[in-house]
Amino acid sequence: MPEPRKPRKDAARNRAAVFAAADALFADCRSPEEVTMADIAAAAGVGKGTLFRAFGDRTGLIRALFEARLEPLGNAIEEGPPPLGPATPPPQRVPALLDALLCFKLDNRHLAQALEGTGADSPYRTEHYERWHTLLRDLLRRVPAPADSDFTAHALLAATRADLVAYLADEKGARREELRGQLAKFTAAVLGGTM
Amino acid sequence: MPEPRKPRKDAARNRAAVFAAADALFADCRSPEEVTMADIAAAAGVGKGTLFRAFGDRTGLIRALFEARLEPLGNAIEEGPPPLGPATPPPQRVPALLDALLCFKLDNRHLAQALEGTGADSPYRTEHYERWHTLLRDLLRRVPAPADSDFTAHALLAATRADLVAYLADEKGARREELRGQLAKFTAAVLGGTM
DNA sequence: TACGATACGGACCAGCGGTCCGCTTTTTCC
DNA sequence: GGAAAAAGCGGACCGCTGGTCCGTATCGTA
Repeated sequence: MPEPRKPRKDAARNRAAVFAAADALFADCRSPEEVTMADIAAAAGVGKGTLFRAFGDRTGLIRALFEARLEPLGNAIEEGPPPLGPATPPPQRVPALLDALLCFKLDNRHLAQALEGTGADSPYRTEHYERWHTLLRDLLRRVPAPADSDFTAHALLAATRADLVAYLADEKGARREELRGQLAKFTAAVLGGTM
Repeated sequence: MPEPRKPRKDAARNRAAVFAAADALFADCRSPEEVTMADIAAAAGVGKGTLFRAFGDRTGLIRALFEARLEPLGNAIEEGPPPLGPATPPPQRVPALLDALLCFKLDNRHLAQALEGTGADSPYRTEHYERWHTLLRDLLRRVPAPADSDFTAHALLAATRADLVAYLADEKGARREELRGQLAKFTAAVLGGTM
């Protein structure tokens, strides 16, 4: 691992400014598509070239931002205390993970929608989805479930898709606790049957 | 209902030509985004203006094509024989509907992906999704399920999202019967618990 | 056949993601 | 501290896409 040399001071500052600007813009607009790269650059006070050099393309920027926001949750899962951390027995951990994921998507629904709607490359080919799926699948294998663990993991994750969550919350007026309860019940049905 | 006057002969012919051309183009290309309106117009042997006059915009064209392809299935559900038709008791009809939907999305995955990935307007705000959801929800209410019928209907439909299906089939190499079996088992788990 | 209504089609436009390269800032080294 | 080199900056610029427009060709009708 050849220590990639620390970035310059202004580069770091700009990166943070871009994150903040993009976050705000995505939060405000109804559809992620109406936030253009030029908008983000302007709001962050940088040039468009800077955006593309730092993140490659639009998808790269969204992905980087998403990962950054997701990092705390990722840490809590990898090395945190129960019920998210690795010490939790699977039957409790699976619902906890899904609940945390739902909450995250609720809180960051605009960003998550931007990520999942990048179009060309489906949300499934990302390394980030792979992580969640593998984690969930392995946990499901350790709880005697009636259905195939691999597919079940996909199906459970599909229930927390950003556009579905946003639709239920924004169009249908579903409340946060309501959604959490529904997802919990659904998960329980999938897992145990008897609840 | 003011009988909307029958369309001109050439208009009807062009409409069919556009459908055929679009279908073929979507089937061939990897990502629906790389099929442009100009491509479709050229392949159908019509001008671009004709496309937009007939369908409004890109989304309208995709939607019209999708609905057209879905019509046979829709009829089978509304007035066909069991297990899809209305005479079927809910516990058998729900899995049958989901299976039929999965098969349809498998057969028309490119088109379905184009539809769901139109970006701006989420797939959920369409009248077509509303139909499926309502039908499924009402059926679920008539079978004593442990979880909320409304949410469960959304979750089950999410398991057949076009990009997920395409991902499993194309990237993961899942076979058709394999997927059908997995969805059936998953559905059974959600419905009955005991299977 | 002649005429009005309807539909055609391709030149045209605005706006997007993405590139490029001359210029500025930062770091490095003596 | 200063100069040279490296790293980064930014906005003019490009190709392409969805979408518009209107003169022209075609269809239905009498």
